[in-house]
Amino acid sequence: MSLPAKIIEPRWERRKDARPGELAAAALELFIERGFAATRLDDVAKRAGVSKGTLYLYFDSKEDLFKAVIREGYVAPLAEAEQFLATFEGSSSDLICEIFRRWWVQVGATDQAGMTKLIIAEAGNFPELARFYHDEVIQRSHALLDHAIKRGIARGEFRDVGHEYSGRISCAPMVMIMLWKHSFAPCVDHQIDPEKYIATITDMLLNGLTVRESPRK
Amino acid sequence: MSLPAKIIEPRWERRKDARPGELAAAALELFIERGFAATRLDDVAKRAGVSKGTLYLYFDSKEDLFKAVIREGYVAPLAEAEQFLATFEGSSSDLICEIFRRWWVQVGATDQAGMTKLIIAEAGNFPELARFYHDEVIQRSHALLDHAIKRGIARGEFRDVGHEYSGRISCAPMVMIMLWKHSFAPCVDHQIDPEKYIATITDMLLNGLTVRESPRK
DNA sequence: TATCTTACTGACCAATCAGTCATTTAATCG
DNA sequence: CGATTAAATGACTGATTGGTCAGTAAGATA
Repeated sequence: MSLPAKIIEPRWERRKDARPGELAAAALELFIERGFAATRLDDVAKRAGVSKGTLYLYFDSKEDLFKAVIREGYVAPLAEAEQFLATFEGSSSDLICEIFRRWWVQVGATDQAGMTKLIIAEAGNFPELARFYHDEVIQRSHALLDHAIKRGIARGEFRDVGHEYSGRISCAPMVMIMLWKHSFAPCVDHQIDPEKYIATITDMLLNGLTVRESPRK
Repeated sequence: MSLPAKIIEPRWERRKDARPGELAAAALELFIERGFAATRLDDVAKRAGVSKGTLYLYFDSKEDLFKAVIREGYVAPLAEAEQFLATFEGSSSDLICEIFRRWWVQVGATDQAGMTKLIIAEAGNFPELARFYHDEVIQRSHALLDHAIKRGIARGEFRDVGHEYSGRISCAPMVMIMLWKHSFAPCVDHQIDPEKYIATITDMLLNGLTVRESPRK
């Protein structure tokens, strides 16, 4: 009783090029979900559809994998945003609205948003990586907003708020919503509507709480 | 050659009452510094000046210790702040300034600030604790600011920003500086001056970026 | 001072998990 | 097709660490 034409599919395929990316993506998910120390490499490998041995073909150690995940993630969005800022022509209010909008679409709404939480959580164990992330991502984000605000001041659109912390403070609500998504959001019923949240940020940031002499609408 | 009058101090003392608190304090420090998984119970015991066995006299397991630390540590100042809000008589601008000032002194500048980082980092592994902290601390903090803003609106001092996210957004910069203190701050040269930072928050929050019709000063 | 209670110790055990490597097998080449 | 290459496997190990418990000594009691 033979089984004719029975096609035996291979137990695994050779996909040298795709493996590192898939492993890094799986690692990112698990690191964000559980933290670095609590993530098992067996689980990372399983989620990427390979064995742990394969993981070690592409990464030297768990820490090396962690670094690769970080480095791969800090990518393009910031550079693009900086380019966008440099060439923007409209009002500074619109510029800031647009920066937040893009921030959300390109980073906040993606898995990448969890990276911030991950770094903050592991900063104590990996100070050199924290510094790297700080210099390459945080610092540049603050500088970006700072620059946009300075532009507004130069054009007579914005008040001259002290420029030392204004970028940082502007970023805070956006960072918080990213952290939220990867911490409390899954445990709590209440959902945040990103669009409405971001609209409120820009309104508050631009117009402040205090009533104006000639209230607009 | 005898050593007369040599007082042999005891290798350890019985301090049944003090141990749990000292162990919890040591655990809090290490959890904040390294995270839950990366913290070794031997280190907790050593920092508390006892052996690991003693730790197990007072706590059933590592997880039990963690839960005790969280539950014991969640902040009391909130109740005071709520009381303060309820009885405050001055302008709503002053109220908000004062809330931030007190927030920093009573929480931000203390070890308690690290708790937020810890909870955010471990929310994935301890969802029920995250929910507890959310309900008892986060939610109430947002509500506090929300209430202050509503007061301002009711008194005609503030614009009617949508009340859904305004409390949350107002809190964000304060939460960020607390997280900062326990993540990037130790790895980076640049120091934040809390007083100046908070002054900038209140200025931006109250007055916004946009220039006013009749600019003040 | 002798006796008793119990807070505390630290050596130990068992489970977990990062990292290794001899073996297997998919894919390529002549 | 058979020979060759190297991608992938998974059983194994050594180190780490959560958790246990028999023994020790602080300090109370009489």
